[in-house]
Amino acid sequence: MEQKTEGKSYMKRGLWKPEEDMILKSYVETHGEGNWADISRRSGLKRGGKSCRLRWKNYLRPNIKRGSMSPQEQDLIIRMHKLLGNRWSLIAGRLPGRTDNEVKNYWNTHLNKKSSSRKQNAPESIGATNFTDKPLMSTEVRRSHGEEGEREGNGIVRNTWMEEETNSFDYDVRIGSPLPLISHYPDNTLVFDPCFAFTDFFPLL
DNA sequence: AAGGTGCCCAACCGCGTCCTT
DNA sequence: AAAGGACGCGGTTGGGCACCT
Repeated sequence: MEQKTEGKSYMKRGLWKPEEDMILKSYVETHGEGNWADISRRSGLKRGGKSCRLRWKNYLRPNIKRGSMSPQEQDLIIRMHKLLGNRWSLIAGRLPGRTDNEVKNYWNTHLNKKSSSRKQNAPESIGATNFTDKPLMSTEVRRSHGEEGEREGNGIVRNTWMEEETNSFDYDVRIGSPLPLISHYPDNTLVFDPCFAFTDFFPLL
């Protein structure tokens, strides 16, 4: 199936074939990320730049972790979603190897139901206070704190503020008191450390 | 075995923001 | 300062698959 998109030529759509993956992968590995419109033109793929970018980011990029989410990852997603709302890229940034698309899909198919049933079962818990409806961080705050990350010389974007070490307590602005949300796991693989959010969201406090 | 249904997830779309000229 | 292109994000769609009848 081909369709005219991006006002240029007839672009292929739908699922990627292994041949296309190979072409895109080798091209990006040779020439680097960025300039996606150029990549789609020069690589010979009849795909839009957006499509190439998405395919690379969500599937072909090195260190992509595939397969089911571990309980630790599930827990982290739930907690982060409570804090940030549908800020999938931020949540994914805390899950090494996971993409925003994957986290979003996982939430919508698995955790959304789980979370809403949890609310029903525990009406007096924190989860019942409608946290998931609104993100706690405005667009302005996000931008001013470099949500998009820093562009390095090669065009690769890196989230620096997400990597900062912070204290170990959570804070909910609607309640106004710290919440003990830290989790320790025996293997230390994932420890929820939500306070980056507090310090980065409210640096003036 | 065949058709219907629901679920999962890859991919697309629209929009906002950033960057360059 | 304005315009246009590039990029990133979140919401939505639809194809493929598994399960059920």
